[in-house]
Amino acid sequence: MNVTRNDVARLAGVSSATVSYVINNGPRPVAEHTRQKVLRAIDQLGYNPSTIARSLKTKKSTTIGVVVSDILNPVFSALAKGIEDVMLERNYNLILCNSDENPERELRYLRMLVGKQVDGIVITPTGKNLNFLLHTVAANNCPIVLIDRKIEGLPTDCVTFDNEMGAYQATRHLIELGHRRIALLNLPSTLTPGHERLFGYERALREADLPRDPNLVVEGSFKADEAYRLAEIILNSPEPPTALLVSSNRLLAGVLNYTKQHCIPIPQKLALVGFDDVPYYAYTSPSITAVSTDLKHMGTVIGRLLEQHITNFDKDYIPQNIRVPSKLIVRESTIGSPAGS
Amino acid sequence: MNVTRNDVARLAGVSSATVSYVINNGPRPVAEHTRQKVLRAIDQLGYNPSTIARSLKTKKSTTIGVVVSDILNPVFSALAKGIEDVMLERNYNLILCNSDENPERELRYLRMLVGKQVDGIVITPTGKNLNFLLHTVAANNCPIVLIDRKIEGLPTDCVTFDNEMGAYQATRHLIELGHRRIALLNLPSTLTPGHERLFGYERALREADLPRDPNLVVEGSFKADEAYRLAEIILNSPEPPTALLVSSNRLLAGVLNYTKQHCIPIPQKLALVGFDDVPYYAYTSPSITAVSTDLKHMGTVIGRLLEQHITNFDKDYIPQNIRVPSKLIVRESTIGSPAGS
DNA sequence: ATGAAAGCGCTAACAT
DNA sequence: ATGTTAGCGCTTTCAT
Repeated sequence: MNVTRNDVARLAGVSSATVSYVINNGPRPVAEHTRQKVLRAIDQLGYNPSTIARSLKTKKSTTIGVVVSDILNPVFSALAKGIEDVMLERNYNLILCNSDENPERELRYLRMLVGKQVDGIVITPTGKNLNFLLHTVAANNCPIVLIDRKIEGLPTDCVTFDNEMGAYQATRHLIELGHRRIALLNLPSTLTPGHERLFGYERALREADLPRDPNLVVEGSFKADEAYRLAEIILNSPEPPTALLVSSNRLLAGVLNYTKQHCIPIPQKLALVGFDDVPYYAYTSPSITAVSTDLKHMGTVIGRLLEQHITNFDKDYIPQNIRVPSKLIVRESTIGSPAGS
Repeated sequence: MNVTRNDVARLAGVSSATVSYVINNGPRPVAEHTRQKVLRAIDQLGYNPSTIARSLKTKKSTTIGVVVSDILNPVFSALAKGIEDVMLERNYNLILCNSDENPERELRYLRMLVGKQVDGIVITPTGKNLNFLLHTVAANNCPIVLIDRKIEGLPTDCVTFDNEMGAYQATRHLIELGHRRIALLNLPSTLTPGHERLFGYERALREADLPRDPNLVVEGSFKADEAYRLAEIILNSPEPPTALLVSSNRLLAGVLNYTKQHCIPIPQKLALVGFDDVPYYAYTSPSITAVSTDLKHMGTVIGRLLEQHITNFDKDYIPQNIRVPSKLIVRESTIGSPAGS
């Protein structure tokens, strides 16, 4: 920027302080006549205030950092959109970072964000870098909202899916359809979503007095190609399941690849329930029954929580745990296609 | 941040300048012994340099702004990922902004980005705010890379899909399959991608001596629900087409909804070709034939172009126009399902 | 109602 | 090889 506030002051024939008060609408009143002069000068010079200089002074950057584990996952795009919608009203920007589930990359980004003096951080934590996160909250008055994964020992807000309930509902749905052998292709159970979904699944089985067959529970990573192999293993076992619950849209992609290539009719031979309802689930053939969450709304919740936390940061703030409910959307992959294809 | 560079200097028993030279690895050499002392002090205090203060001094923010028209569109997520991968190596951050195809929102974001002194901007322009964009390039030494849409009169780099060729290939493919009545559900032809695709489509028809029936070309916006209605109109016309070329993944979503609800067999009754190859095209039933571009690579190209432009900004730089080639991926929606379903 | 000036944390030119 | 210091553009306290 070449035009500075001093240029504006000079042109308007006022002091630079007055220009500030005009721009910020305070904290000191400015005579209407003076105001007009200043505004005209700003306009004439095409002046844009330097947020950087302001931030240096105020220690606020009106920027928040969002660190997600996979920017390509539509779940995170949808959340980011929700967060952005809330933040734009307050003139905040989002710095979007993609940790790729890599703790080193995560740490690097966190350092960058702190250096940029972000006013808050939203993160799907890898689970590492706890020290840094703790230190950040304590030392920098930089509120943090965890999404998707709760981490013990971090006194921060946390917004999660109701994983246990989601898995429970999905499993019950399959049981009610008469399935006896229901498999679960799960996320790593080292992370909260993974083990919560496992719990929900097991609870539904237990309540229905169905045996818990360890061969029916398989854990994958986040990669679709791994899901392909795991689907192969599950479906070729001596006693294959008649239904499969798949714990993420990425894993489901791998499973669909497999069932498609091997012409496994869905739901006749295998009923399928997905998690992370994403748009295309609705218009594929068959369409996919899924545990669905209103992601944009969840993003809004996250944004609001963070914003509120930023504006009144308080030493004895009590971290909140918000569980966003999910509901089962029943489609053709479990109840058969009314349309055929 | 509470710990400043002065605290570090004091603890290490050196001047603050020396701390700078250690942190930045120059521009002045520092004795190894001193270096170690400084590094130890940094570590001990948990010091993080303030990027904000540095930016104020250097006029560089090591941040770029990315303004896309729809963050929920996987095309843009993929591009953003490619850009980010390039920028991370140079320690740049991405501020991601979602204009939602709204010129006012776009302008607001552009102002914010300039205020934050971003070092460069990547944008899918709405087509408005030309003055601001021009002014920004000229006045702020802030290079701009346009993506997807070329704007006349803006002397900036521009990276686009090879829309004409893509549409041409797709249309040819359908012609070779024997289709005579091929419809085009297009983006607004006021934007470059729209009219280039129209050109490609028309060229293929012309070369095959097929008549150009205006009823077969329909323009939509970007919304899936509008596409649903348009699909209805096209397919219920007196002489319905036997093949349909759909100009974006969002529009295709609407079309698939329609064909699904009305049990229109694909490709038997209607052959379908999409644009913007996105992952799910491959594993739906039927899978979708599409004009495909390597988006991550395209993101890399964009990132590199911008980065190079940032590091040697030059008054007589000649803006580059890069056209990223696309290729047709033939799947079941045009050639029939080998797998059935 | 307005002006003058200190200072935010850093970089780099000018010192030694 | 290292220290000193001006100044980036802003906000805000202290003046008037």
